[in-house]
Amino acid sequence: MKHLIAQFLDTALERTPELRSLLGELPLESTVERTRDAEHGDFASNLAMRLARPARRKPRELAETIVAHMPEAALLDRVEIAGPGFINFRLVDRAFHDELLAVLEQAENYGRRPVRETPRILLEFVSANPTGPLHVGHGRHAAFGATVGNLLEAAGFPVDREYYVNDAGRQMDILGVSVWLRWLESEGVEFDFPNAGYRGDYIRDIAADITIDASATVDADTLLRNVPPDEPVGDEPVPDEPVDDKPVGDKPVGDKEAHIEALIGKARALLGEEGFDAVRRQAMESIRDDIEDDLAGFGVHYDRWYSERSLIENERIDQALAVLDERGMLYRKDGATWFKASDFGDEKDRVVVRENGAKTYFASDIAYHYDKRVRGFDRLIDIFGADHHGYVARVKAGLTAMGYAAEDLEVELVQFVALYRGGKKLAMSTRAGEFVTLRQLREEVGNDAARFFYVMRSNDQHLDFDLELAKSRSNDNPVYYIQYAHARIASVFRQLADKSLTWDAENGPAGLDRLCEPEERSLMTSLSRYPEVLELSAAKLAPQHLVHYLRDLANDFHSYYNAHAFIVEDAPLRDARLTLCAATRVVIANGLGILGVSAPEAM
RNA sequence: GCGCCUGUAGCUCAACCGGAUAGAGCAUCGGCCUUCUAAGCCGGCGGUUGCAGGUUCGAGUCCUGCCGGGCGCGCCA
Repeated sequence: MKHLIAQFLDTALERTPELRSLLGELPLESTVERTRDAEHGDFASNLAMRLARPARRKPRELAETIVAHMPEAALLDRVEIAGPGFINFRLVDRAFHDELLAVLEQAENYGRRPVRETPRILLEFVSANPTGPLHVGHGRHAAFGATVGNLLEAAGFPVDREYYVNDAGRQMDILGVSVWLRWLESEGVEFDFPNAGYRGDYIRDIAADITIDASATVDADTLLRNVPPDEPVGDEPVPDEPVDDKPVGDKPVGDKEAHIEALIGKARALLGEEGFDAVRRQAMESIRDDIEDDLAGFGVHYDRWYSERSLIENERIDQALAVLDERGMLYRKDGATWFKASDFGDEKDRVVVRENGAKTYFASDIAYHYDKRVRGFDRLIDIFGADHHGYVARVKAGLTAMGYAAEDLEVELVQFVALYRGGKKLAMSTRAGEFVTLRQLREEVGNDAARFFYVMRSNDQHLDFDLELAKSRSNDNPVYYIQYAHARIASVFRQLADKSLTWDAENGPAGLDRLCEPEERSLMTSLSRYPEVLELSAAKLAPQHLVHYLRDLANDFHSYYNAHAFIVEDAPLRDARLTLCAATRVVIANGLGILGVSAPEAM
């Protein structure tokens, strides 16, 4: 509805060219905001205050000039100047009645913008390494990314969702050797599993599932011959993923990196390059399928699973490096090839090809983002963990060096998730016997609560996820609060049918004048805000605005519900109130839909 | 040391390119079910927006400095 107000202002400025010229590029709609206080009407514009300085006139005086030139409009009830120079607008009730009818007419499309062709957006999120199941941190990325995707789509943008599968590099070797070693164990070979390997139970499951040539078995002595000793990790909890290789104690007696490297060599020798690759690939695919299944169960879907290996196989990495080289952005030093990242805002130059000839992960990443642009995406959005923020500058540097704009890439950082159970922080380790996977979280609190809680806070805010709260079926729980409003409306319509009454929606347009209670006005006002909230959330990639809005909307509805009966004898009044209820149901369902949360008919 | 994020009510958080008296939930205190679901509603209490300056009609919001919290600074991925 903001655009209505902007139109009034526009007309007023048409009539005062001297003010119009001072406006510059400022969109009028951006001067309009919803009022916080009903005393100030429905909308307020700070236009006069914005123009005061360039006009060198007093804000209130300017406001008077603008108001004097305001058009007569049927939907405009009152225009007032208030405070330091705000222009306050109050619309007639009919403006809100019209909006109710628009909600019902557009139904599931209400709030959505028409589809446009550009910019084409590529949204990449989660992209967790396919070396184990997703944990609760990834869950936040998934919920946030999926919701942002929904918001962008609702805003009319063509958006592709992509998961970058890191199926290349050393971690795949470690995965492969971990599976092979678990398989050896199942064949009865006894040895200590390497500390740098993937130690989760899922590795055993994979080992049991895939086919490994029986001739690849060895006895423990052969396995460990010429293999340097492993590095003990003492009493520290054993992580289920390799961590950095800094020495744990003062005098490590072994080297876990050298240890596992030697084991990888053994696997290669025994299985053959092809055989080892088959193990790696089956293990990776098994995990990737599991991740895909987990996410699908969470209502998170992708248009594409993009393989890092494919970047190597289709020579995209070489192409990207060639582009950089042609532009003089690469140089050699100490046997390695470096990219002049520091010329483009990164803190230092970065290696893209190591001394041993291997391309770095960063080279893949540059190539991947290059590839995204080559594929025709204009706007790239990456959702990273906050611990990857060091990556932002260098990836942008890569794009800039290849001739693209740094602004083409937006990186949203998602801060960490801390799990709480009844106010007590959970240790996030498998050792502690507490769950860590997304799947376990979903099973415990349900998809709806998980999706909702994950996006309830701004992504750059640490998230405290309270399991007890998410599970509680009580008034403490904001998910149920909103869903309950929806279910209550559905229930009202069921009651109506039970009483053999019908809602004469056609009676609505004429009878909506009967909606004159303060709660009705308040609810209608909230409903009309929905398109603005969607737009804001999409523009800022900030789902939490929608969450807070839905909470407020549900509150308005519950207040209304408690204050007035809907199914009343007076048929025209009843129809009007039911029209308001029906519109509320539509908006709640649409909003929850964006969040990936269900809108139940009954609770 | 450098870089990014962050600091708002007892707790968890909002506050729409800077806007009017900084708002919610939880906790706490008190009211409302013979009437469409009490998973609800209404009200009370609760604030020097970390500190100090600056910018301006106006600062929680922007700038500078300091203090506290988180994360990151590999020829790993």
